[in-house]
Amino acid sequence: MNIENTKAQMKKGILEYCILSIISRGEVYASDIIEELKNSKMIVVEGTLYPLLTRLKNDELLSYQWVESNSGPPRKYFQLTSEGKRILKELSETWNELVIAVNRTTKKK
Amino acid sequence: MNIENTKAQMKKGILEYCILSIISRGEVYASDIIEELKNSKMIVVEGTLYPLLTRLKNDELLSYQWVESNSGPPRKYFQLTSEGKRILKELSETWNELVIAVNRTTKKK
DNA sequence: TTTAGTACTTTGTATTGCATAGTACAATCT
DNA sequence: AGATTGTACTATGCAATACAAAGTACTAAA
Repeated sequence: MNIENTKAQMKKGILEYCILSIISRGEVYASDIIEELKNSKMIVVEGTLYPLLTRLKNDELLSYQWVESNSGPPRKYFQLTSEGKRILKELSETWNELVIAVNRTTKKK
Repeated sequence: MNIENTKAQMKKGILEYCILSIISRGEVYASDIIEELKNSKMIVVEGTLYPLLTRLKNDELLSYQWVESNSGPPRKYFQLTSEGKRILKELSETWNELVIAVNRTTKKK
């Protein structure tokens, strides 16, 4: 029984929602996303984020364009597609339902 | 992008917490657990529950004894060990932290 | 030119929810 | 008594994803 592993398992499925939310507030690139997640005590590593962004792009929830950086290599800036916005709303409901279900199961208010 | 798959992913890591909570309220067997989860809109199937109960038993969070049933095959009744109670408390905190982190990330209150 | 920092890509692993197939026990039906 | 049905549990394989690690590529500074 390893609590760190459980934390990782608990994150599965939830990170999509978090990342779509962050992007919905305006164009960002990967390091922005990692920074915002860290600020919210949601630690996610590159090996998770990049494949996830790729999946979301392949599912047509995201689009991106390359933007020259003035202090390093070019960056991929992401935005939500209209499909991405629709799914984000759905994920929001799904998350809320999950919280309610878990709190009911565990009898927390 | 399949919302049902996302729901399954979101459940990962959380079911332990739910199941330990249910058992903490008194001895139950597997069908009791499935019923309580269903009542809380937390659908879990046998193929998930039994291996999970076995894992928790192997991790020494649960103990069980066989009890004759008066209307069918014998049943395995589970209780929390003291380690199980300790971990349940830890999982409760972990869950609460996750909810806070997600809601902060998604800017929900 | 080399080094360091930044950004992204790729791949393999571990874990777990789900689906499915099966075994076993007890009660009821034929 | 044997067959069927319902209940309870076991075992296995698959899909998906977070993480770790290795690598490529671009830019600026040394």
